Amino acid sequence: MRETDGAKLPAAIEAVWGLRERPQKGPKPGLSLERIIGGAVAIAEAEGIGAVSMNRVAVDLGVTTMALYRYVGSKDELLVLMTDAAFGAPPDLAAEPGGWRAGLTRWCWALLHVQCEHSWMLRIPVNGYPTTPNQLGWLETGLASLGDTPLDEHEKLSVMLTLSGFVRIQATLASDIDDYTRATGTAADDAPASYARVLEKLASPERFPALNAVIASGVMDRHDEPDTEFIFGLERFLDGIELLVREKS
Amino acid sequence: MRETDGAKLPAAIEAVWGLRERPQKGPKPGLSLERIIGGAVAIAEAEGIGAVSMNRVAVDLGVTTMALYRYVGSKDELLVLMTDAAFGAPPDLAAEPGGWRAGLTRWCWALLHVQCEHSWMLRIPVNGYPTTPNQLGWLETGLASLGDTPLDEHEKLSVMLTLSGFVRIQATLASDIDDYTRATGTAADDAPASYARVLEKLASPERFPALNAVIASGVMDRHDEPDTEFIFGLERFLDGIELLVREKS
DNA sequence: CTTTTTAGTATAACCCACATACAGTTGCCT
DNA sequence: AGGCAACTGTATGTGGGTTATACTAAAAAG
Repeated sequence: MRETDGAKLPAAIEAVWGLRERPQKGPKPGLSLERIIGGAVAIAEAEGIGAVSMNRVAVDLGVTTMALYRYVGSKDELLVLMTDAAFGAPPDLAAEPGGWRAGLTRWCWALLHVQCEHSWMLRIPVNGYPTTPNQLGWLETGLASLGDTPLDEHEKLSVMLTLSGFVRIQATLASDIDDYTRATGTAADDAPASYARVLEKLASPERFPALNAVIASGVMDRHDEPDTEFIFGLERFLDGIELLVREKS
Repeated sequence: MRETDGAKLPAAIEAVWGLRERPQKGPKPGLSLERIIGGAVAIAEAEGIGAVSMNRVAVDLGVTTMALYRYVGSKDELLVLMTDAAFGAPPDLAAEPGGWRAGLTRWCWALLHVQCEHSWMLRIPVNGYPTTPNQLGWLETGLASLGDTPLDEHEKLSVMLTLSGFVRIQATLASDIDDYTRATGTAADDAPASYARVLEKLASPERFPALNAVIASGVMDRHDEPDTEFIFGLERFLDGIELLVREKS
């Protein structure tokens, strides 16, 4: 032992950062971390995260289950790497014109799209701080687009964490609706309406007056743009940021 | 069959709403849905959600595993009911003075506290729309505190969904930090600092300039109030709502 | 007293993550 | 050359998980 590593990271995470030297000895590996991640992601895309088991991934790659553990410390580690792979490279916001608000707006939409496209990743619980290249890449571009503002570093970080949380919640909500419609067989557009019918049965007007007012207003029966909620929440939050930016200017 | 039920709900969910008639025949039940939920919650509180298995719950109640399935359709159903039980009754906001903003602030803090107190519920994925009594109760009181505002029903609902999502994310973040410190053995206060050390090693200044600026600023090394982030995000969002409210007045 | 409905049991099928021991392969060092 | 050391993938097994199915015993209804 030469020196302490400070805080230890899982070996596979260091591997995706390219911090891992190739061992010289031993037989040539027929497998690779990339192939494992790719195989696992393929299963998740096709059949959902529930279909991803170590055994299944191994069979698809033509190896035994335990072979995977030469590259990955645990299934949880693999899930983190799958998520990172699915995120992919962040969008290049510098190329686009417009101030910080336009940049962040684009950033949020891009994040929403990625998460909706690969909605299996929303079912993977967040394990803690981000430590993988693409995740940090997204954070980086978001922070960068706040570079011109008078916000201090702490505020910038808070903005990005709150925004990414907001987007994740919205994506999860959309994905839940998707599952719900798939499970009940209702058309996707009518999901809120059929939910409204359920609520009417459960929530008595005496105990739930405000909720009943919402139902009675019919907003859940009208089909509007699916992104209305997202836009509303996003604009409110950005308005709040803009207020602070102006105060500090 | 007499009539269609419209949308079908799991039997156990109807049971907690009190929509279930008692059957007359058969032996007297020694078990009850309440006891099962209570037992499961007790395990989760003491040892985390990972310790909750059908077998474990059954053993604690002195019955066999399969006995639980007379009351609960699946483990997922039980998890939903556990969550509802942990939420408990929503706070009474009408008792407090102040406008909608004070009410929502109190609502958010209360929600944060509940979720941090029973952080195991943050590890249970949200299954879709809320359908349980306490969850709808929280939504109800939140909506009610927006009653005086000129927002339309759709906007009110959007505000509440966004807010509850925001609080959940913040609570999850706090819980993740907790797990992280427990796992690495570092003091709770130094978790962000030790994370900063990891980032310094991974994120090169060339590729991650903005991120490095944050690290270099030392904001992650200073211990500040743990709720700073929460307050910041909350105030920004509420500022955004307030702007809209004034516009519509 | 018989029939019907229900509560809890017993058993087992099937899947899962992962530990451990092993066999075969490759390069390094002497 | 030859042995050592390191490494890759395999084989097998353990202990856990959810839940289907078939059952026994109990209670009420006719």
